[in-house]
Amino acid sequence: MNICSYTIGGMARTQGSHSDITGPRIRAVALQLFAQHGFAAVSMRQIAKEVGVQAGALYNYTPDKQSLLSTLMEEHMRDVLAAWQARRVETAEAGAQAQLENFTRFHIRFHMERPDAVFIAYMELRNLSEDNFMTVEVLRRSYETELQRILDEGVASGVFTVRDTKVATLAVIAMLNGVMTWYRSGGRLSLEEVETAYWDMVRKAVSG
Amino acid sequence: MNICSYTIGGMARTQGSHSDITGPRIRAVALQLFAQHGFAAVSMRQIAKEVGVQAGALYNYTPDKQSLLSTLMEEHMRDVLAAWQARRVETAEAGAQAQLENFTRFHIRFHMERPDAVFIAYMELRNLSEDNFMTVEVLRRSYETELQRILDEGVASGVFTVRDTKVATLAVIAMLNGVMTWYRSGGRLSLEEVETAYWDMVRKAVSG
DNA sequence: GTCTATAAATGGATAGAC
DNA sequence: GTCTATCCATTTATAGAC
Repeated sequence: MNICSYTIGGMARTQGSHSDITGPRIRAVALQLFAQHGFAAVSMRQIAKEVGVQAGALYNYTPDKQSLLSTLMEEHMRDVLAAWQARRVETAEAGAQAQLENFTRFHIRFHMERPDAVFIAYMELRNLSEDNFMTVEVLRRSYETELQRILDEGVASGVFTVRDTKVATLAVIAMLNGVMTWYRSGGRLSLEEVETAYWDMVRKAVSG
Repeated sequence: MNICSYTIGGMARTQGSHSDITGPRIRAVALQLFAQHGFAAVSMRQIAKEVGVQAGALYNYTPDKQSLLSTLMEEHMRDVLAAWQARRVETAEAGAQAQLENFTRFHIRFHMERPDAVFIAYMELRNLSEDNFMTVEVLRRSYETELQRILDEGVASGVFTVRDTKVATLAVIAMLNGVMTWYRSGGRLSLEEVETAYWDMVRKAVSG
């Protein structure tokens, strides 16, 4: 049972060998289940069932359950950083205000497109080993520093008035992250309107 | 073994009967452990060990593990509401700006004094049954409505300029909750300074 | 690479003695 | 009210066949 036989790239495979799709599929399923029920509440059997393999097969792709989690978190943090690096060039030559608007709109939109990954990255930190925690934490700090740099630049040029840019950085990110707890597409507001509403508050919060 | 015999209020007790202190102690321990490791990751045996009783004894105080969680969450939400009802009278006759400052400072201070309960109330909602979830959700909405009422009043009187008071309510609360993810007493800033820094941002964010 | 089978530990919850 | 003992389900992870 469960035997399939087909060819990929001229090489015959049997017994359900799907190395190229099973790996990503496991991560996608784990991401969704961890976000929905929490890391500790999801079993490897549950993941395997949703993927369509037996539990033992998962261990061809991850040494253990916790590595699966940390891989998801690290991948997400690297995705965020890479996406911002690509987007920040749009306002690299502009003033601090334009950079802040760019960051605000980027953050909301990017995070709304990956609610599961965001949820996990903020909720499951306590389930990481010390080493994995440090890795993720460094990546997060690196992202936060991007915002703080914009605020510092704005304060230096007199565009922003902020007592403490470190506190303001954390306050702004917390505010923006809050969108994910309530926004649902198809609701009263479009994502564009939400972006604008939050940008309006962020702009005023750091202004003079 | 583990037998103690003493008197409370003239009534002799044996075999480690501590009905009046074990209950609260179980809830205190569960609160701390759930906050630290997450509801699903904490076993009843772990709680019992920390309390100093055997696992079976816990079931004299809760019908099951989930009821223990929902009790903690409901108690917390009722505490928040009661504390705010007591504090809001200070600015009941004042303008919207003074009310908002009162709310902001109250929220930060009250929540910082109960980081475990706050953490659980926001992170473990998915582990509640549908009924218990609804109960907690209604209490939370009720608290959020307090802030929204202040914002509505300020917009009506022209003190505040906010596009959407519902969005602003959620944004402000998310921002204030963020304090708990980074603030540690004994750090660079006092709680008073943090209150003031956040109030500064909140005030500007809703201003014209 | 996946399967079946299983080891070894741990989970929530209950029964009955004291 | 607590303890000891236990039931039964479920867990992570591994071993070996195919």
